[in-house]
Amino acid sequence: MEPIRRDALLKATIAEIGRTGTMDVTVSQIAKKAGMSSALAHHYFGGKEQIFLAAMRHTLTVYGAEVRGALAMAETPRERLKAIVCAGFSTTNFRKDVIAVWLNFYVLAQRSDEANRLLLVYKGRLHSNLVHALRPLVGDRASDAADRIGGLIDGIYIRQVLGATPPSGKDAVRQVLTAIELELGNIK
Amino acid sequence: MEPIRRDALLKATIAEIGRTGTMDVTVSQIAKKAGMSSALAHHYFGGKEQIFLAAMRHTLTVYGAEVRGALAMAETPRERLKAIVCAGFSTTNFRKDVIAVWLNFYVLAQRSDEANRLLLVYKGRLHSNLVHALRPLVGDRASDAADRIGGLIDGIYIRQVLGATPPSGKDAVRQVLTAIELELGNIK
DNA sequence: TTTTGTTGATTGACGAGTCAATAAAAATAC
DNA sequence: GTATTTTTATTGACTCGTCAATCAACAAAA
Repeated sequence: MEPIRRDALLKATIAEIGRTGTMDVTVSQIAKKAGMSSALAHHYFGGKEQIFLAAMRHTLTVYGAEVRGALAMAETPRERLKAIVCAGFSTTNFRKDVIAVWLNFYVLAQRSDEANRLLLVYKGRLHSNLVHALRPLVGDRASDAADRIGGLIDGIYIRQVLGATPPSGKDAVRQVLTAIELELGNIK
Repeated sequence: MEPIRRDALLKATIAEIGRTGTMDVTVSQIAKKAGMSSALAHHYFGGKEQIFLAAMRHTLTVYGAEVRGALAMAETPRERLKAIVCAGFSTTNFRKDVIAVWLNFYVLAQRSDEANRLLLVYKGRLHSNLVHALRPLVGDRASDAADRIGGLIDGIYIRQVLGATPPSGKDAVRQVLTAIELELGNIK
């Protein structure tokens, strides 16, 4: 039972944060959504903060897996770049609720060392993936360029919480790929 | 008295959000920091949400004024671009506490129409400022380019909540200016 | 019968918002 | 220039609700 319940709680946590946009969700709300009592949620996770951290780990794991999957298919540096970008803006990751979760994790990261650590791991992996793909194309400029691309990805991603229109992965990907082409010196 | 107290409350709100990293600050904490009772804070603002919205308006006003000031000095499109970027990463705006405030405003924008509206105004102004400066340099590509530059600014800005190192405006400006040069086709 | 799963009820803390009461200042009348 | 009324400034104490966390008790496997 334990693994099933834990999983249900993580999904419910993400759904509830997505629904309300905040981490001001009660354990009861989460537990109810996951089909159990709040006492059971406490029983399995110990406390609210730990539920959030687990949800964060889960989200990062899913994202990481998707990136790795896309990278495995790629053969050239260019394809690798495209894979990284597309994975980040895929329909799994680029939805209002998932974006809300990420945004709230940034907020949590200011308070919780563990959350901060997790986001730094994400940032580091993104950076190193980008550098790996960029190096053959731009040499020493790879690291700086990776920071720009990474920043752009995060910026475009976060900006989607604004306005009413549902996020368009296509536009986002197009914009980032254009920026990459600029980095590679292939436009103008 | 009223204007003095209101002002003190806004500053205290920003300081407290910066200190804790969250909007989970009590009205009492804010009022105490501003040197008055929580009852008085309620008296002048009506409620917590309204305090937050006023603090948000204040932050955006300060930022807007700084950008306008920098733009007034600029004579060429290039200088205008630099002015916009530098204002955003100035020592007034690019500090852990102010960044925390912005981040939390993004979170609030998901729930509150008014907060959403305010952030959209910011986004719109940034975009139009950038387009205005970019048009003479890149013509029709200006709008698309402005989205990329704007996204990069927001991304680099937000990323600073991570890690322990205090934000370096210099690095941030350098990165964005480099991206702009790439947009202008002056590198490689 | 021991371990695992599960909950309703409870506790204890905390916090937003209200209110009645008091003090001080400003306006008005005499 | 003083007496008065009205407005503004201010707070401590209180209410009411909410919520995280605990626990004792019960059910169901193992």
